[in-house]
Amino acid sequence: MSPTTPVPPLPGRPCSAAAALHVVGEKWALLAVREILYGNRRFDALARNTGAPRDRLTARLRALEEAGIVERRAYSERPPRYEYHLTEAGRDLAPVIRALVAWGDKWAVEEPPVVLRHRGDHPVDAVEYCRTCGDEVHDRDLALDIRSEGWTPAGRTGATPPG
Amino acid sequence: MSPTTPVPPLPGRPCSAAAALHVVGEKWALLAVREILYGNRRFDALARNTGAPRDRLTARLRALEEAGIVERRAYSERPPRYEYHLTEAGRDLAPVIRALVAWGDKWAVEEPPVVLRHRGDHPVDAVEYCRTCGDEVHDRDLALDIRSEGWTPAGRTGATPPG
DNA sequence: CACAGCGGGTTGTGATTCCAAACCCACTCG
DNA sequence: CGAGTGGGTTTGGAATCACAACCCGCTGTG
Repeated sequence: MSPTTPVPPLPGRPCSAAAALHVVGEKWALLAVREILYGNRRFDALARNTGAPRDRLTARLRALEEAGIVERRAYSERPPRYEYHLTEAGRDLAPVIRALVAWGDKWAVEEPPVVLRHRGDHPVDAVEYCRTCGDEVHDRDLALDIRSEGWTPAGRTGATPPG
Repeated sequence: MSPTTPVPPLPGRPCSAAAALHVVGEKWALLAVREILYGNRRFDALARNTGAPRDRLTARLRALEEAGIVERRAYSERPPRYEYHLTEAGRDLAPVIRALVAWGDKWAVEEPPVVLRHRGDHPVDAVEYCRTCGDEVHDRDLALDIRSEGWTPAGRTGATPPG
């Protein structure tokens, strides 16, 4: 279930968000994924639609490929030309992008420049539910269960645990 | 509803995700927000728990303050000392961080280092539902409704629209 | 008082990354 | 032949990042 390149030990609290950002947190990475989700697969389209400098885009796409998020497929040899497709891991980034869009719609723009329509019918208005209990998820109902030895919500406890 | 500093026109497709990333996309920004969400409000705790270099953390916190995501509250004068609190906009980043955690749990780590418990009871297992129609949100049911003049899913159309 | 320690930074010095623009190469089209 | 397109690479300079050292105002402690 993990991408090909595992995330090396990071500084700070062990956390999947940090691990995720290590992979997709560099500039332009998520915007490139967004464009591929929108159906744009070619370098030029990605460059134009994200606004990323071409060299940065090249670097990001290579890194995303190595991380198992995009796949490069040749659609022509001579000259060699590639399309960028998302892997399952890449498609799984859609909720992250939707969450960013939702936040941006509310806090960073005046009018949403893009609206997601649900079944061509109505603008999607997503809420999170807990599949286990069936109730809506509210921040106040969530508590941290930290599984990493030597860590608490407040930070790192004593020294290294007894070996 | 928008933060104090509006996002300037960005290159590329007008998109709330891009606008959001302009504000919280720099390194360490979201991890700092994560720590404040976890209840850590002091510089030292943020530095230790994120692993961010202190100068970078200072820069991020200032930028987040200016963007209206964190608030600095003095808890001592002489020497001046501050706690960092989230504004409503900051608290609204929780779903973004949860989405990153969910992705990281699945694709970037072996075992989740942190599990969110729902009502102290069970691990939260979030799914998105559409508040309007009550059905679960699947990517395949979503279509783009682009409101920006001169843009389509594939990219920018002709030139600037007639003024 | 001297000295240690902590919280919250600031400064200095390099290493990386980022950006814009230019360039290049293989091909296609007129 | 010349212009255009797709997919980059190169170049030179700006911004960001990282790590360590330093500083300042306090609070102990002896």
